[in-house]
Amino acid sequence: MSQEKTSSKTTKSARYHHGDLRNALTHSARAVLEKDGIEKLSLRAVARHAGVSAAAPYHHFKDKTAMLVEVALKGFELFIETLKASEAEQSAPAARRAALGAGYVRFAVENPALFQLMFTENHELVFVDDRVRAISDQSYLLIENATREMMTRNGQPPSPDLARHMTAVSWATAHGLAVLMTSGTMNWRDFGLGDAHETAFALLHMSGDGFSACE
Amino acid sequence: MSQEKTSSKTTKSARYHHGDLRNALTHSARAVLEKDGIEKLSLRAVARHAGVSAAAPYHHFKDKTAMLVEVALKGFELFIETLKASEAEQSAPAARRAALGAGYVRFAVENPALFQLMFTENHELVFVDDRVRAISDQSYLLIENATREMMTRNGQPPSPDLARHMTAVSWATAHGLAVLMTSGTMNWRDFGLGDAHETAFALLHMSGDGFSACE
DNA sequence: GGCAAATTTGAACACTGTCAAGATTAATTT
DNA sequence: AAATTAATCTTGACAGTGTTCAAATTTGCC
Repeated sequence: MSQEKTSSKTTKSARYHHGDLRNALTHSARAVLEKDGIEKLSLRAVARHAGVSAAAPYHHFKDKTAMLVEVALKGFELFIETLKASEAEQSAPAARRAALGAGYVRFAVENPALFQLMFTENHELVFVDDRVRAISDQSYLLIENATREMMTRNGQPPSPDLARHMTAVSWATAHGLAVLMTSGTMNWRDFGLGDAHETAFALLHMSGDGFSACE
Repeated sequence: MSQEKTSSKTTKSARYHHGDLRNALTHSARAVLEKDGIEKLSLRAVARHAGVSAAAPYHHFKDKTAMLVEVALKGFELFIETLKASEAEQSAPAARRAALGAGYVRFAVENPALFQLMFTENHELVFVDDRVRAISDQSYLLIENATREMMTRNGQPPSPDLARHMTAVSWATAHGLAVLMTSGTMNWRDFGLGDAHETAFALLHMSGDGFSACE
């Protein structure tokens, strides 16, 4: 039906057994996701985009979810890169924690559909595959470290319990900002704090200072 | 939460004009939502539950989304009630703000599918219907007031800008906790702070004190 | 070359949201 | 009261989805 312009990637894909369909499918899924959003991301649409029949993916993935897990895993790698890069822009502990959260928001803003797939997709993916849980834990550790270092006073780190509790707060605030800002629910543009990244940084920095303005 | 009139339950549909189908449908939607979760909430399943054909709802709602808007509106009413009740359990401003956020989490824990429908449902509902936006703003004002009163020192309220910024933080933290705790992503049970409501209260109270532990 | 294993396909099934035409009932007018 | 109009509900259909399965292809291996 459709044309077979196999100039997509590897040269050995001139055969019509499509050498590397598994990879091609995750790439197509990513493409469909960015172009049409998560609600249009159907298995059939992905197969169509890869120029293959609707049943073909089932020889490489158990079901649709297993395929999305692969996309989510790639997403988490990019997510962690973004977090690290954003955190590295600052040096002071408090600023590093705020920057980490701002990176959280930046990723969500720059890859809204992917973010949705990774987090708000009925939390299916995390439970279905241990690798997702593992790499998700990895990003959690970034937040925990940044929070702990921020709380360290005079070389004294906080108690493990307090560190975990505050990490939960850091995580929840960053995640909440990411969700509410990307979904259009929060009118953050009225804040006069710049773009999404800058706004998140400013807000997280304030929240680190606490509401008491104790300085 | 059972219906009052139109008590044609066990026997098949006696009347063929079902007096009050519009209301029956939103109630059925709520029932299906709580029993089978949001992914099984199809228009046809709701019609089935109401004992009516698949096309019948279209005489009362423009489409599936319009029907879910009605359910979401009822959800927001309950949401606001829960917020107010939880806030009223405390008297000190800082505690009231934390309790408000804890109510946010309590609602999400007690009505996970409804919460999902109201917030993470592709933010469609908020944009499709102004009433959803209006009642959503109403809950925002609760958070803003609680945050402002918490920030008031010596009778001096904070600047409007600062109040809005901190409200965003309060909202984001509560929302993030609600999402992460109900989705099973955050291991809050390891915190040793009690049930979900108590855990949220404790975390929000800490976050109000700030990370600097400045007292 | 021949053969078995790995891919890919087409057709089918049970779903979904939605719509157009009739059938049926309630409301309104005469 | 009857007749006509408006509102409601059903049937049947269309396009789309995830998934399975037997058949058709292509590959790698002997």
